[in-house]
Amino acid sequence: MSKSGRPREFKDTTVIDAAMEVFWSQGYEACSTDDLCKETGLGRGSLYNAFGSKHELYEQALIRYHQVGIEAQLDILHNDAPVKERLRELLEWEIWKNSAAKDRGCLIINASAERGKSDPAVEKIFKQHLALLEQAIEDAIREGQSAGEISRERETSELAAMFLSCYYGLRVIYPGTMNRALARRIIDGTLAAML
Amino acid sequence: MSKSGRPREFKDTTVIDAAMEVFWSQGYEACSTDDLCKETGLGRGSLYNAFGSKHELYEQALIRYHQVGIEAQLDILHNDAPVKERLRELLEWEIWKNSAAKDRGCLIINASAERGKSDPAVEKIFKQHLALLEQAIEDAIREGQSAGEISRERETSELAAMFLSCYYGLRVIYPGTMNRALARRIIDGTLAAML
DNA sequence: ATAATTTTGTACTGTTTGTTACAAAATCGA
DNA sequence: TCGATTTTGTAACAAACAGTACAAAATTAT
Repeated sequence: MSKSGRPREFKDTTVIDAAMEVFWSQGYEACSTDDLCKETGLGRGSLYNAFGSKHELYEQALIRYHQVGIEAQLDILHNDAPVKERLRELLEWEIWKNSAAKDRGCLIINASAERGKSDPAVEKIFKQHLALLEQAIEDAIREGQSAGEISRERETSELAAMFLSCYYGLRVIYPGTMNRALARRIIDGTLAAML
Repeated sequence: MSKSGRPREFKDTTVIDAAMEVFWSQGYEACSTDDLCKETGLGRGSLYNAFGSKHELYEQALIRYHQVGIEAQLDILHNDAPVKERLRELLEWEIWKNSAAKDRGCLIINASAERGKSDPAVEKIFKQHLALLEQAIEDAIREGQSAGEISRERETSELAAMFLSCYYGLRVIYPGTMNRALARRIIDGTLAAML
């Protein structure tokens, strides 16, 4: 393993996190490589040497956002609280808790809306994120049905799909309006719909 | 009223429709004024003389999309079919019927995701569109409750909020994945949730 | 006809874009 | 200490950007 050469003056993950913030706040097209240099603290030389291009850095930022986010959401869904409380916590997570997210929405959803049709990397991450979430929600709901917390008369996969869609809708509607009362109604209405 | 001068060689609405297509397919930042000239058929002179700036044309396109879209959706909700069928039709509208929309999603949602935090015009239209839709959905659900089609035990506004969120979620998830089976589950699950 | 007015097409403006070139700086193995 | 190797900062790049200037063209009113 080669070891020579001048050592890097930064940690990759900190730079990716900083870049993530920029893409999250401005979107892909609206942010310039200058913005990225300023916010990451790197010069153009370092940035291009380490990441290759604006788009590759974008991909890394999306992947990191996906990984961190999925872990947090699965943690909530794998709680030991009653299933319905876990589901409520999930709905409330990005809205009240995660102050980084609440007014800018979900980076992956934003990315899909801005570039989903033309950027295969975005499409892939969006699908992956969604599929993992759907599976975990379905598992939780099945558990809730077994425990008698959630209606047994409706199909698990249908309940999961409905909940997932409400969740994604909320993550578009709340950042778009910042209407807390509406968000409250959505959350309560969604949970009530599980019986 | 003044009437002199060389007459315009285009109809405003046709140009706005063409511009709408461009913004819809590419997003605001990703499309150039050159793209707009090409797709509308106007030269730069005409375009800037008639619309002032890229952003003003964008606003007009959003407003037009909003008006046309709201009308179509309210038409569905004011049907004479049973309420549940109207709601199903609404959910299915952009997904199966409206071939212009199905793979690129809703322009207003996309605009909100791309520019909602930094563009007051986008924010305003998003809120307006959503509020009109929410009201119409709530009215329809109340009607359904009176007719005994929809559960009377749940609050109308909560049911409406839940439905609205499912609807918006679907309009993000389907274009992002093009997964028909999942869309089917979301639609069926959402309608089943109204009892 | 001609003056007034508006639209149209084209050439042009100064910036900003993403990316590259490259020399100086900092490390390692010899 | 001396190459070898990698990172860093700066300068530069052509292309693309949104917007403007302006003269030619097309109309109406007189």
